[in-house]
Amino acid sequence: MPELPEVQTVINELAPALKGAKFWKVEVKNENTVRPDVGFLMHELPGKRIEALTRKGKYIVISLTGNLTMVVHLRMTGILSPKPIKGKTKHIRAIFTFTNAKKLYFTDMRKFGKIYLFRTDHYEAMTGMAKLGVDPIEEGISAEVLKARLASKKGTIKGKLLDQTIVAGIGNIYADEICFCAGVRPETEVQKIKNHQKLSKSIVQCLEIGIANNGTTISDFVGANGQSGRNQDYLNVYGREGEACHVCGSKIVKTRVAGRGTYYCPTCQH
DNA sequence: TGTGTCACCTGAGCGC
DNA sequence: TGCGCTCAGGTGACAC
Repeated sequence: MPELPEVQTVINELAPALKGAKFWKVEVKNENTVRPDVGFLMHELPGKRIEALTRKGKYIVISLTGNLTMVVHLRMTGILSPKPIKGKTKHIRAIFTFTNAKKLYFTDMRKFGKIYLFRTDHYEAMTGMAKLGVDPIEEGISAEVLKARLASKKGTIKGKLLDQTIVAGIGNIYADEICFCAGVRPETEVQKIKNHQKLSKSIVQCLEIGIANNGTTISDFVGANGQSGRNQDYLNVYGREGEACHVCGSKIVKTRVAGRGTYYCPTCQH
């Protein structure tokens, strides 16, 4: 499931090929994938050129000519790729064709992913991006900033790490890995967190490792080139219930925090 | 206003 | 072998 490192991996792979490309044709196979509506996309997109591919949190931001911005959110199973993904062609939701004959496929098994097209001056408000918190990779996150953002919050630290209005880009896998790196249990009350320095460093460190490994493939994620990520080979806790902790050898425990399957080491995390 | 819960959606895994 | 159930999870909508 794509989180910040997986989205960054897609951008790194797609940007060189797509920058400067001009849209020629759009084919939408699932109307519910597109916002505000298919008609606007079909009418506005042809003839527009891609100026830049960037990211904020888990959103892919495609800046276009003509005062337009296309935003893609992969949600759970979305894939953006220049070629159809083997074995997933029946889940293709949209196909973009460029004037140079290249194509861009949006594949999404569960139909959770979204493609937005809005005028550049208000796309952030229309996509929900305006509410996003700090991006730990693009903007960095200091202990002071993190502490201030958590100051008035209640609930578990994992719940707050998953809250995109506090820190943008963290999902279930990296939330567990960050808690492990910081040595805190995911169910710890957020106001009982003492070491914000270690927590903020863990956020950046875990996400950077994920990016360096081209993301984490648990079940569905593949990069734009159709290749799986490698970060699943380096996870400390996520998906390792009953296995030995890499640090102390204790068995990794699975529980449920913030409504999500949650893994931690009962010895290393307090 | 902040927090918790549910729906969306499909495939994998499991028990019978 | 086939059926039905449960689980997985990011986000928006809704209830409290």
